Amino acid sequence: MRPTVNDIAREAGVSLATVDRVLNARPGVREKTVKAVNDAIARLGYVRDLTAANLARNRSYRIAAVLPDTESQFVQSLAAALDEAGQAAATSRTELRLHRFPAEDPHALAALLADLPTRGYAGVALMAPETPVLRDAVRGLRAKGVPVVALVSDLPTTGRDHFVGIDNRAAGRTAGVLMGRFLGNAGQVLVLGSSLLARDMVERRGGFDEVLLRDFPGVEPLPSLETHGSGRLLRLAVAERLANTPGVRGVYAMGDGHRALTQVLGELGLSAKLTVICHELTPHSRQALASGEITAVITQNLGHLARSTLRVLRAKADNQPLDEGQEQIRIEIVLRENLPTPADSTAETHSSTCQEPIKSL
Amino acid sequence: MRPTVNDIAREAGVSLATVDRVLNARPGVREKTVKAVNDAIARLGYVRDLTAANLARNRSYRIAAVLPDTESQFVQSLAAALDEAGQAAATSRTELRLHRFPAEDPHALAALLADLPTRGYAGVALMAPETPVLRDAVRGLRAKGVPVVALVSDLPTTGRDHFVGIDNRAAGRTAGVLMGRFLGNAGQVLVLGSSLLARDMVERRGGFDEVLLRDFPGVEPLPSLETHGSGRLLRLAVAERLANTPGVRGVYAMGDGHRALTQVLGELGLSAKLTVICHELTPHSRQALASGEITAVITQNLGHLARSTLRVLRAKADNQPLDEGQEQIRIEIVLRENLPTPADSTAETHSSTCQEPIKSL
DNA sequence: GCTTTTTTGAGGTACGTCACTCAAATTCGC
DNA sequence: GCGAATTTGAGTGACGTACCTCAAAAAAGC
Repeated sequence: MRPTVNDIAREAGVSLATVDRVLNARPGVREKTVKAVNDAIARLGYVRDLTAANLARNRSYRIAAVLPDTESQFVQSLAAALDEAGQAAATSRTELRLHRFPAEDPHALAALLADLPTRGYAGVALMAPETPVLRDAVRGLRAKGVPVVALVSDLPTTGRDHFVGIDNRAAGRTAGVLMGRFLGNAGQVLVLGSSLLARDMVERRGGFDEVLLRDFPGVEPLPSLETHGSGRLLRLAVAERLANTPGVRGVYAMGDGHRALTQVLGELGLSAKLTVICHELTPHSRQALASGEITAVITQNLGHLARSTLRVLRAKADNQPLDEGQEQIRIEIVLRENLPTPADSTAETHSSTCQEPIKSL
Repeated sequence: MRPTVNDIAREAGVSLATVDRVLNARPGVREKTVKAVNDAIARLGYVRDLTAANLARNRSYRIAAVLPDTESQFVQSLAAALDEAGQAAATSRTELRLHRFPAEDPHALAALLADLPTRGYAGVALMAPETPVLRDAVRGLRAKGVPVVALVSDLPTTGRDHFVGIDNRAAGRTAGVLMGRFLGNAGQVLVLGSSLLARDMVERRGGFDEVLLRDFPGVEPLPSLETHGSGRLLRLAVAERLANTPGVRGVYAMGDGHRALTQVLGELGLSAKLTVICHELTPHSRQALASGEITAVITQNLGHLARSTLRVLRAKADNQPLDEGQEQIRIEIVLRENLPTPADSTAETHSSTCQEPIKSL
């Protein structure tokens, strides 16, 4: 039988109340007594029953996820992944609510964030560009005791509690080494990014160039083209650049716009003729990978990302330590050959797992 | 607030006892009343609080993980990952016990398995070669109502409840496409496997050949060398084969023996001169990847594998549905550039995260 | 109608932990 | 060694569910 708090009390020769005070770090216990209790815990190998603890606390965690109202497939997939993780977490007294803000309006975002604490949120997950207004808003939240995690793109200057996402510089390096090897260390590479103001784009570019410079001197990355999330702009810029630089053998797409890219390459008769590496597995990039239009995708598992977000925020809300290992999001390389089946990536299917509540258990 | 059984009773206009009888399918309730209760459940969207239910039942999950007593780094890492997942799960009434069986003795394994149900196990996770004796043992377990999952290498003929691991054929295909592209579609490839009787080895080889045949006709994979887990054998075979076939530009190591491989390549002065692709991230393969002796590693996250194992077995023990998406283990490609930091891969460091039980809530 | 059976209600105890209260015991300052 | 402050003990009532008993109510059989 597993030891319980009562066993600890008996073993330590103190009362249940004292054990409870020690376990929950409540004040009013002498150092010596604390040690006696901890010794008993160690001797018996006591492990607190979290389910009973949560039940007794009857604590619930209301968490806000704040995303831009972009209609990009990536943001949509992320929203779906968060929603699904939220539903799964409902059984462990966690409630997740999605909020959107106008993508180009930092003040609207700040107003939204300022309003959250009054509505009883235990934590906030945020995907947004790093602006001065945002920095103040995040600091305001944290001053009120609401933990904040940055999602996908880090916000180091805001003092956020945690960053949930991949190391974008390492992701860029990974893209670089794949490009270098796939091209056999020769040729020019077109580089596309949505905006060079976004931190993740800058980091990816840095990592990409670092590897090419060091290990693949034969590959020449061209200056980044900014597409600002516009498919039309992307198509025009790519068509022009390709017309003027015949030595291009690869394309590195750091941001979104997979559909516009495959479209313009198709129109130019270049489908599957270039080595195309992009980021984020979405329905389009998946399909383009399967058809050979895209060679490799560097991605992060949005399901893991969403679950990690919830775990981290709950831990922060409780002042608990994190299991850093579990929270690290890996940089995944997806080729046609290891493309996970659609059912896998929870983010991309909206399967409303209509479960029978009665028979369950 | 989530509805509770009391809310159901009020909503349905019956007593708590009746709701309880309906929920737990106890006899003595009229059809009409059952319907009234179920309607109330549907109206309120009641979902049973499994943690409270388990608490009330005083139910806990004792799970056995059965591994060969091989001292290979992979099995050791796996054992460590399972152990760590077991410790983390201890907070949620789950207890994991590791068992080892003599690697070459299927009958000892069968005897071990036969003894488990009598010792109150709620589920078994098993990594073992697929023999007739094992098949019967697994069937015996399942007949006694003990769910069984296959670990790492599938056991389809045994009727196991689930397979936790990667699709090894797809993993072989992934190795194939990397090899083909890295070699620029030219050269011979040495293929090493521990035993061609193991299902995972056969599947990997199949996937590898499939891709080379279809997409990289310039690459010629040589017949597999069997190493039977012996480093000495591996070194001898590799040295001989390399001496006789000067066209070899790549090595595909499907099984273990990373250390022996890098050693013999070093002795032949071929370190970092060949494209070497192997499976499983272990301390050695990680180090060889960092030093450039190994080009790429196809791996699975053992931390995920271990946690998935526990989740699946618990779900099976409760007859609950699985979240297939969460349980699919991805095929990961690791290059030097996206090598996760050691702290990450819980499986690979034996950091006995001497955790303070007190503060850990 | 009556009895017999089936169905329902009311209530209790338990699971392991949390979060209190109030009084008693101990330690501390001086 | 006295009063004040601190520390400890004993106890209680949650949390949501399971599982039990006993009696009351309703339905069924005759």
